[in-house]
Amino acid sequence: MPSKPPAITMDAVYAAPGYLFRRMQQIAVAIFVEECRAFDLTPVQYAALVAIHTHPGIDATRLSAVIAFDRSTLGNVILRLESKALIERKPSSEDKRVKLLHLTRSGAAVLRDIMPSVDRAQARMLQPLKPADRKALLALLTQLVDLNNEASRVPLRAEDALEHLGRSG
Amino acid sequence: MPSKPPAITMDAVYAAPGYLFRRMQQIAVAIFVEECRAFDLTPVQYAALVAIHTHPGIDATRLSAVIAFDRSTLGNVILRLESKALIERKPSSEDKRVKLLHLTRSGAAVLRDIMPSVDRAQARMLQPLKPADRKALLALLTQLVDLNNEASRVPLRAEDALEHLGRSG
DNA sequence: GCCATATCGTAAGTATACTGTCAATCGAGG
DNA sequence: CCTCGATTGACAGTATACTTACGATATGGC
Repeated sequence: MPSKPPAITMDAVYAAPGYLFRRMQQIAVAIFVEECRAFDLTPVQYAALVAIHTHPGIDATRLSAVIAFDRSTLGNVILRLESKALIERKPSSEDKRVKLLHLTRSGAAVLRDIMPSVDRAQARMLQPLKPADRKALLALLTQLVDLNNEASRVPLRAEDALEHLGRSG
Repeated sequence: MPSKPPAITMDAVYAAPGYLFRRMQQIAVAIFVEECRAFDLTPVQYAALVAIHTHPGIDATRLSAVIAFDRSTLGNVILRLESKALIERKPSSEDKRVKLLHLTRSGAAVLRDIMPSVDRAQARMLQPLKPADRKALLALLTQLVDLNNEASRVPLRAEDALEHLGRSG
């Protein structure tokens, strides 16, 4: 006799990895925004600032690879950071297509000052778990993200992978 | 002497839970969309369909609590599902503010047919891990999402919590 | 029956996140 | 030198995801 299809229940949704990842991401953003409210920076904007700080004179395309965010999305992020005067865009003298990104003095100050709030936010996300479980979850997640890198629409290409493409900025 | 502040590096970003949650969510969505391309359904739209299937005649506000999605966001999701003729909205005879949600015949068929693709997508997300690690990650994540429920902007209020509010649909 | 309060759907505004496409520009081969 | 293919930034379009607000409606206290 034919096996009957499994019942469609919410429990199946609640237990699905994709659903849990989504919920956790929403929680993480909520916590980040709450802790960093005073700085008016979103998680993505913060990551972009760090990357520009680490790679002064990087261009938008490379920045998108370094933080694994979509290039089009990043365009708007850069626009907002620029309108808040946290970064500057200067045309490259070597390649007229490229606009090089640098932190402004104000951007560097914000980045320096926001660090404690960011650390507090990151800690709060894992707070409910026992310390050993936090380590275990982080290790598994790091592993999984790395192994799934190519499944992402915008795979991470860390600094190393970009060096051979480097143009002097 | 004063301790100097830790260097600001991308490695700190890459290791931050918030960054990993975001990356994993992006990967999960990419895999879901790829596996379910034939059905033209996003993860959120799928979750909404399941919830409406499980709770025929639910209203938008309650639906948002059952799947823990923002009410305003859900408004647009419902609009798209309706324009694809997967669900119907009917005014309640008891409360003129409320519009009750039901699957159409077509919506029920899509939900039935998409299940294998959804299962494949969910499996693919964890595929790179060893089976024991998959279980461990899911368990930790389930625990963390549950314990952080109230930190979310839209905490999950599962079916049970809604029953005492129930109005006959 | 009236009024303060709450709820429902909806909308405007902001911010990711992705798909395409396009013009300008660059680099390489012939 | 010139054309071809690739790259860069920009834009339009779709879909979450959240905030605040507002009108219509319900409800509880009186």
